[in-house]
Amino acid sequence: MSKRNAILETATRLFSRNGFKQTSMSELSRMTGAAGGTIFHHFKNKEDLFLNILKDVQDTILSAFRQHKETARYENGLEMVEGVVTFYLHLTGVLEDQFLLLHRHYPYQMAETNTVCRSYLESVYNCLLDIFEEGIFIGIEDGSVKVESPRNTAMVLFAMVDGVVRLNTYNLYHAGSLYHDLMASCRKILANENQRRLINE
Amino acid sequence: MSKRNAILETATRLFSRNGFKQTSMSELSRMTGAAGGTIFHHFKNKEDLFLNILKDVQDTILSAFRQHKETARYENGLEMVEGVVTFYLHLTGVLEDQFLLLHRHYPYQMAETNTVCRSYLESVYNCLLDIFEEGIFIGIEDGSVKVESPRNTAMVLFAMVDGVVRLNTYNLYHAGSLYHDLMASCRKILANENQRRLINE
DNA sequence: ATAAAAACCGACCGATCATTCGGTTGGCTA
DNA sequence: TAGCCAACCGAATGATCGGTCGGTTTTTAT
Repeated sequence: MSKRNAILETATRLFSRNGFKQTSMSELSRMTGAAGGTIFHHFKNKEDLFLNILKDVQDTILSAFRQHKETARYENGLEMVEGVVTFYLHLTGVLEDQFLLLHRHYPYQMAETNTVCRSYLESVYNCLLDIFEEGIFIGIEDGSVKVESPRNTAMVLFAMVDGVVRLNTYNLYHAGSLYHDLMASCRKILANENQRRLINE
Repeated sequence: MSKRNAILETATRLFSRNGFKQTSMSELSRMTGAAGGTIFHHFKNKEDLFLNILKDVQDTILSAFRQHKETARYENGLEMVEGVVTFYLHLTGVLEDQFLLLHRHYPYQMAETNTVCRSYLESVYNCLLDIFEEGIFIGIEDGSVKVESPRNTAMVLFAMVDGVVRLNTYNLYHAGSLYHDLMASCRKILANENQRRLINE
């Protein structure tokens, strides 16, 4: 692997697990085997390195959801949202470091002054919320979903799913066994009870 | 105000808004008017200062919920949980810095090696989950709530409410208008539909 | 084969960091 | 009034930090 990729990969792990400030360039140099000067040959400074990583995170997550949207097929809107939630939980496991980075405060602090950083974060969150919202819209049309405000419900839903992921990373509780209850809560928030009653009767 | 209290107060703000590592003792010294040596007279090192602050956070939050529990009265369990959620949202506004500190990664990282830190965090989360769970239990008894697992539902509920608070602090969206939809989602997750149908009929 | 370009190296730099320490102050007690 | 102790001060310290720079090696293009 090229030194540049090794630096990006290791820095992603260090930044997400230990934080931006807590990660030193000398530590990164030692772990990658790249000399100090090599890192600054590829990235003009520490912040630029961080931005490159954030861009990779954005690309990875966006393309993962794009692909999921193309391949997955669902019976109705409610099942689509459920499928997206399941896929999100799956992704947070596969791309653990990337999502951990998004759960840190540093990117959002940087986004307050750095518009590039802000655009990366916004496009990730817009992508996630849009795909939730789309499922809700479809569900309203086909009658499987009934909510007051699709966008706001998408945000609450996302907050819930992401909140459970965070609970897991904090290591205070074993939140891994929450999958069943999380999905049940999703259905209760979204499901059109009238339709369910019609089916049951 | 004593220098010690000024240090604690300012450090709480700096640690929560800028992070542990990003906060320098010289900055703290400058902002409080206390000499460098004075800080280390009251706290044996930076980590000890942080632990003192976390203890204050724990005391403040625990006593706030204890008082809320003693004064608030509700018709049934469902309304109690709704009241707790509303009070939680209220607290995150009043004690902004304290909750921001709990939303950072540093305390949880420190908790992995420092048992004192871990016990502070555990008692805060146990308190919050217990009060959610209690409302659910009461609601199951009086028929206003119907869920599969009270403890797990309490965790999902907490993850949702706390997730919305986080969305707010990230400043990417104006999540302040989410209150109505958040409460609606709470009710949908908890409410015993059979009872509601009985009342309607 | 050769020259230009890109990747890489590691010693070095100034700034900043948490922490120390010898000394001063001011209020309380005996 | 004498003596004590906690509160307070700020210059000094050694370690570590992000970043630079002149030079060497490797890759690429002709």
